Amino acid sequence: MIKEKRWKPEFERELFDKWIKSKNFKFNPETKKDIFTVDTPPPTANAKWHVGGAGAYSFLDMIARIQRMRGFEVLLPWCSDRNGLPMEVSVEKHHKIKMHETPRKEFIELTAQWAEKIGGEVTNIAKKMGVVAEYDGDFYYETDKPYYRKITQSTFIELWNKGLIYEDTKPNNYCISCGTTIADAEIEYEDKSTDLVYLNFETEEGKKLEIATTRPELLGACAAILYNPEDERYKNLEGKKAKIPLYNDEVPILSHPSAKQEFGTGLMMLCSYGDYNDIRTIMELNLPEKILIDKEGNMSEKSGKYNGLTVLDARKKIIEDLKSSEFFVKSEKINHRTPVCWRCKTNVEFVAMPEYYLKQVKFKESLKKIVDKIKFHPKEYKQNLLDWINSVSRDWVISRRRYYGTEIPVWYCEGCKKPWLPKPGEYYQPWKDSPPEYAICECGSKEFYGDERTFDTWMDSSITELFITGYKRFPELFERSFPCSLRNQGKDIIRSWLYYSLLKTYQLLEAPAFEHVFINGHGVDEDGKKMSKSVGNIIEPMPVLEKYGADAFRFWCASETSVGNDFRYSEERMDASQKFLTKLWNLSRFISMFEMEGEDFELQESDKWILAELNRTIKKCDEGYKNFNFFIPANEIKNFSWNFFADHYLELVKSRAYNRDNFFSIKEKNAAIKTLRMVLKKTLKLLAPICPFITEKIWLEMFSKDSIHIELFPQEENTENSLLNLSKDLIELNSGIWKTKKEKGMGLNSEIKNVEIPDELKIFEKDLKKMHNIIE
RNA sequence: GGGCGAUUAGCUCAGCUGGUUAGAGCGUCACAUUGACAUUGUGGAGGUCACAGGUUCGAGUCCCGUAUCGCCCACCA
Repeated sequence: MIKEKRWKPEFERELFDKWIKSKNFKFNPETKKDIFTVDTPPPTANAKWHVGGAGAYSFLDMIARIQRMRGFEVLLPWCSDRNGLPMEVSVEKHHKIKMHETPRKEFIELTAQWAEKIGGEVTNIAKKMGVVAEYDGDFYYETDKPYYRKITQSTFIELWNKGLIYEDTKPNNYCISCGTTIADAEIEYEDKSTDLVYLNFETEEGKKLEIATTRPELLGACAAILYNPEDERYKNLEGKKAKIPLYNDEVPILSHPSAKQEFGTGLMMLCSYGDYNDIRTIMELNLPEKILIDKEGNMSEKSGKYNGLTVLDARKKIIEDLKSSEFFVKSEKINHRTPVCWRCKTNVEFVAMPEYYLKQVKFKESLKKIVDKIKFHPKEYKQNLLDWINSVSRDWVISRRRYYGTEIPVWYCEGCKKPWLPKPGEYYQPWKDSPPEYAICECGSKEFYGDERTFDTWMDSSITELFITGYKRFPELFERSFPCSLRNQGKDIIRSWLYYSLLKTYQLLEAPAFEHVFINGHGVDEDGKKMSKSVGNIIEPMPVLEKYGADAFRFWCASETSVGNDFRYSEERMDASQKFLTKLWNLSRFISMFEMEGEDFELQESDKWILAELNRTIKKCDEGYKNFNFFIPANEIKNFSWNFFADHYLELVKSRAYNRDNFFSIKEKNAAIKTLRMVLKKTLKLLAPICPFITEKIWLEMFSKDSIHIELFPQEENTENSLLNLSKDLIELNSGIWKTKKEKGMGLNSEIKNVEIPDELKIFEKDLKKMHNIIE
């Protein structure tokens, strides 16, 4: 019998400790069961979760638990992403230093220390939420550790050996603030207001040509003037030359479809490099490039008097200069979709640096076929990924000019400069170490110098599913567990984490990386706005968890919104979750008061009715869980246990269970108690993945010494489903009698006469009479 | 410009392959209730299911537009 009058979140801690100590939830690679692997998204060490972010991780735990109940050996790894830009940026901020001005070794040490210091917060939240994952052992990993980085490097070496890597110096996205080239997937677009400046260029004959540009500071880098081939206004200019304002250089006037007639004056200034289109067109037309912006993002000597200014300052200055010149016509404010670095939101420039590239353009079609083999939840996001794949138009730049990342494992011959790669399987740091002893260049030389660059963080992140399934670590396990069963992630990193994982896995293994991809929405605040630091509307999970407990929080996550939608935080709905737990607790407490007298029982029609309702609920929950849709089971269970089981069945058989006046036989009484307990037992199992604590607590009090979480999911059974047709009538009859009593000012337990029980409900007559105290 | 999704009670959302008077939670109003329920129960009010057409015996549910919002993609300098 349950003694505690109320479910208290404080019970959770003890239960969690027990789970962690138990062997039941630790992944056993030697298992005979089928393996289900979950690719936990590695939280960045400096991550701050809001309730939405935390909620996403509680889903992982729900998935792990339901799959265990389905008989799988489940691997839910735990991990921390500590590589690359996010960490470095946070160290630069904290220590108020610049990475490129700090000795590499010192910077690396600071970053490693920083990662240790701040790493634990999200893990504490996960534990508080009841997430039982691999917090230690072979399936706990940190992406900056040698055991992880060496796998990243191995994949690089293998891809190199397949001929998929090359080095090239071509203009690419360059973040001035981060001091490195970045990939297309690391670019975001922001609408920024900017000046569209109209200027007069001049033809050789002195004829004025009005041209609009948003990048006047690049006048000196102008390579040509373009007009659209269809544009009648400018056809006469073909082959002529134009003189650039302020710089006086002459450039050709050419026709090209990338110039749009409708924009500005229809004449376009082509510079190296104002945007990605400029890059493509200049390469296509084989025009000379003039680079006016240096690596620090300042104007170079070639820009003349603007040398040393930042891009934005140079723009201001040159607009002033133009305004006081004869060339200026007018300027207007326009909204310009500006590419910015997704980490630091700095405007991206286009600079040519020698970088390593991984081929991806030629894999687009194969990848689309691979995507077809993966099940998406919800399926809409598949299109999202396909859109991105379709938009890929150049290879992935994978080298970064940063310090705290996985080193590119390449040395170069001092003599002939040829690159040399070591064998895969070790962790290499070419910037400080000599190559292995067996290193020898094709030319016979043994003198090498190391590459100083690191990888794009996504090179590390895109192998998480390989790492956890045991790639290059546990060959037998890998054989059994690849492809990874499930990737769960946010929609904002479809183009990066998901795409790159699929790309690399396909290149290495020619197989899809995952069976299922589960995309969850963003956390939004009560007004539906995305939670973000800058808006200041972050709701932290810890206080919420302290107040309501993990189960209420998890139930809220599950019941709040359907798969893939954003979920918004609401205090009211958290209260509602908590009320449901209270209801469940009291329901259980009540049922726990009854004991059967002996073993004999004889099920009555009302018992069979609730069993049929239970069966229907099991079926619905099963369908929801199969699709990793927790919204369905959460709401079905709540509806069933509250509106059917507690409100109607329990009321119906209460008297029979007490049987104080021996109105019923022992067998009839026992049947009520038996049914109450059986329905509760299965309901608890249904709810266990979503609310692991309260179900466990009740389970241990009432049904078993062993955890509910090692039970199998309830099976559907043969029940008398024709009884389901009576549910509506039964509920209406009860409501009607309650209503009548209410209207007459009677207590619910007072006697009532002249109640006509409809024929089809006569089978419940005995229970009904007792329930409503109906007398003849 | 293209794609995807959304638009259902005051608020947040369910409504699968079209079928009788459109649902839930919260809120609101009224009443009842002290032995499972720091509450619960019952009842009421509240919706021309974004707008305009079409298919059909019959449409939130299918088709075609339009509008608004959100997200993704795209070479508007």
